[in-house]
Amino acid sequence: MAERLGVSPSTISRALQNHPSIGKKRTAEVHKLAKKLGYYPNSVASNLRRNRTNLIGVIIPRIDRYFQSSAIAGIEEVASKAGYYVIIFQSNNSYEREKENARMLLSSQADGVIACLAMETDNYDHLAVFKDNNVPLVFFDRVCDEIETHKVIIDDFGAAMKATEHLISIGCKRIAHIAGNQKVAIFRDRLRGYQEALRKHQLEQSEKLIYYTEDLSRMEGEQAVAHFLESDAALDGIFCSNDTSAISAIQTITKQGKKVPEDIAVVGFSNTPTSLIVSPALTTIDDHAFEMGQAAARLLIRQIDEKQETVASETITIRNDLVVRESTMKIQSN
Amino acid sequence: MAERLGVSPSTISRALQNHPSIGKKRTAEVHKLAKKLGYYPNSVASNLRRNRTNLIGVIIPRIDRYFQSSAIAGIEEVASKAGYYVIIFQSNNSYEREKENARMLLSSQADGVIACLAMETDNYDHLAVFKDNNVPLVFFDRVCDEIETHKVIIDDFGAAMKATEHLISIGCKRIAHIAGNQKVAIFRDRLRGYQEALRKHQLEQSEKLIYYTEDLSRMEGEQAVAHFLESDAALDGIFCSNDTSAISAIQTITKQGKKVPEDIAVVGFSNTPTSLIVSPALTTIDDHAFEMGQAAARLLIRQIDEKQETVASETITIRNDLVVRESTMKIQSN
DNA sequence: TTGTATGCGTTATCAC
DNA sequence: GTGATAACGCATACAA
Repeated sequence: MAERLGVSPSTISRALQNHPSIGKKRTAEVHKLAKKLGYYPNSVASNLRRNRTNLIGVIIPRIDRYFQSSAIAGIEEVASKAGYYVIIFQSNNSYEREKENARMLLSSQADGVIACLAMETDNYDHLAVFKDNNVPLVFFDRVCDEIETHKVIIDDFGAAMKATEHLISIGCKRIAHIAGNQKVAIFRDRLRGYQEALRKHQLEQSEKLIYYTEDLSRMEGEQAVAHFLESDAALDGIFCSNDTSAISAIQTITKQGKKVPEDIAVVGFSNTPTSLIVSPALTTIDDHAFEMGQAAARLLIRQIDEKQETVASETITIRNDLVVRESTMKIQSN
Repeated sequence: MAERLGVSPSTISRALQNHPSIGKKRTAEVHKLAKKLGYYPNSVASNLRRNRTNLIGVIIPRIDRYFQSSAIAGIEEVASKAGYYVIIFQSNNSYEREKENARMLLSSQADGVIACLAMETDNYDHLAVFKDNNVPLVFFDRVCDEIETHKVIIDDFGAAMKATEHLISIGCKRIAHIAGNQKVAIFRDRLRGYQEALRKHQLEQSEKLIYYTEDLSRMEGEQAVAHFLESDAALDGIFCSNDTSAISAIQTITKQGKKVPEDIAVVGFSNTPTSLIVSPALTTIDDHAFEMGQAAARLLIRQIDEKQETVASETITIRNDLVVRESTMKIQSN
């Protein structure tokens, strides 16, 4: 420690954090010496003493998915501005990993946690623990009803309905759906939204028009289309629960000699950059991942700062927009 | 602390980490109580005492770029298997942010640092500090010669040459290049590789065939193509320093009524998933971002574990592959 | 305005 | 095998 200035450690400590009770001259002096000596405060010790780490833990399935990394970018932007670090734990959609992550996070004394649930997860005790230890917790996107805490979501039901109604509005009569893993609430909601739109407009509903996938992969998009085309479904529109499967669907349809959107119109979900690259460009729902991250971080930081036990759980619904592109731009037939 | 078992803290501590000198019965007992009490070790205190955090700091430009998030995924995979956490700092390509990040990282007592330099950075003192403090440092992708430390790179020069020679091999005679920011070494190397290929095969070189961009964005790809087509360049091939600009180039060329690859063949760089989505699919260099991350993490962890000051700096060159797709598949004209 | 003393929760060292 | 003790580096209550 830099006490070769002839002052006590406490003075140094106070000067370094610009404590008002220290003379300006002293303060400046100390800062200069610190720089010269290449002194960097040991935040581990500081954290221990203050019982605060300025660390926000994030538990997410995978960092190398566009939606997730955008959300993290949003979290990071808000967090770093507020003086927080972000530490990321990937669950790889595994329940065990997620449990392990939570354990580590609790040990690291993070000031708060933001989580997007793994696909597998259907027991939430490992996350309830945060509440028990008074660590603020915010869910985003893939939330669960079992834990009462703060949440940031979009209206998946409404968005899916909007997407499907858009297909209806351009004249589609037999609309199929490529559905995500039904263990996950958002994908259930999207399916429900699709169904509700059909019901409302009195279009045919049939299980033959729904293809259930494991994780909406490229390959599954291909399989879905193959399945639909082989069947007697005679579909003229598809609403897909994500962009990956939608893009794969477009490519497969085209490869089969059919035209998008003339023969079959396609709508995706998330507005990833890829939706601009596929030809025809993909109509999709913009779910504003970055904003979700921002909102989650803001909500969390507010909890941390207020640290009253009394704050009611808040659910923020982020706006979503239908972005119309070529994959649904056809001359209306009637 | 859980000493209501009637034993001392040290026994607890030892039992918790399965120290061999503790009776099996005791150990089991302690573990059970810990679970019942919902006890989580405070790793901040542990870190302070052990003078070790098991934290790996990563400084990168932006997390929401495919190359970066893949590399991070690779880092994370290796790190978490070895018992390390990964904490991410984004520089947003800003030198000032990067400096700030380094400062914070040093304070957080990270055991090691992996960095990919910001575009702006041309002074490296803020990173040299790690060496001064005996914190192992590994650069990847965007490295610098000024600091002697461990590095993970690809052979950008060779890869660019390979890409360009591929264009030559399919009969292209007037090959243009969309170049990245020349402040960054990898983009300079790719330009040099392109030039060397032309030289070797005695094709015309001209500044008119090179378009310099700021950050190889979509828009710049468009502008580059517009520029080339307006000029009297009469090009029949383009080597682009990344996939984004290449894809944008393909789309612009197509929009202008020319055909890819028949009129103009296109090669990109990085093999992002988007190269499969554009039509025609993009020929590109696979730079194995995930593997780069893995290699960087492995190299770093080895440094941390050995912690001998004597380890010579090592530079690992990751393989790269030309992935040939439709954007260069034309019937050879001669 | 500054110094002194104490403790944050853990673990390494030494003694038993 | 187990317990007592000190120390990691910093921040604060209190005294001066």
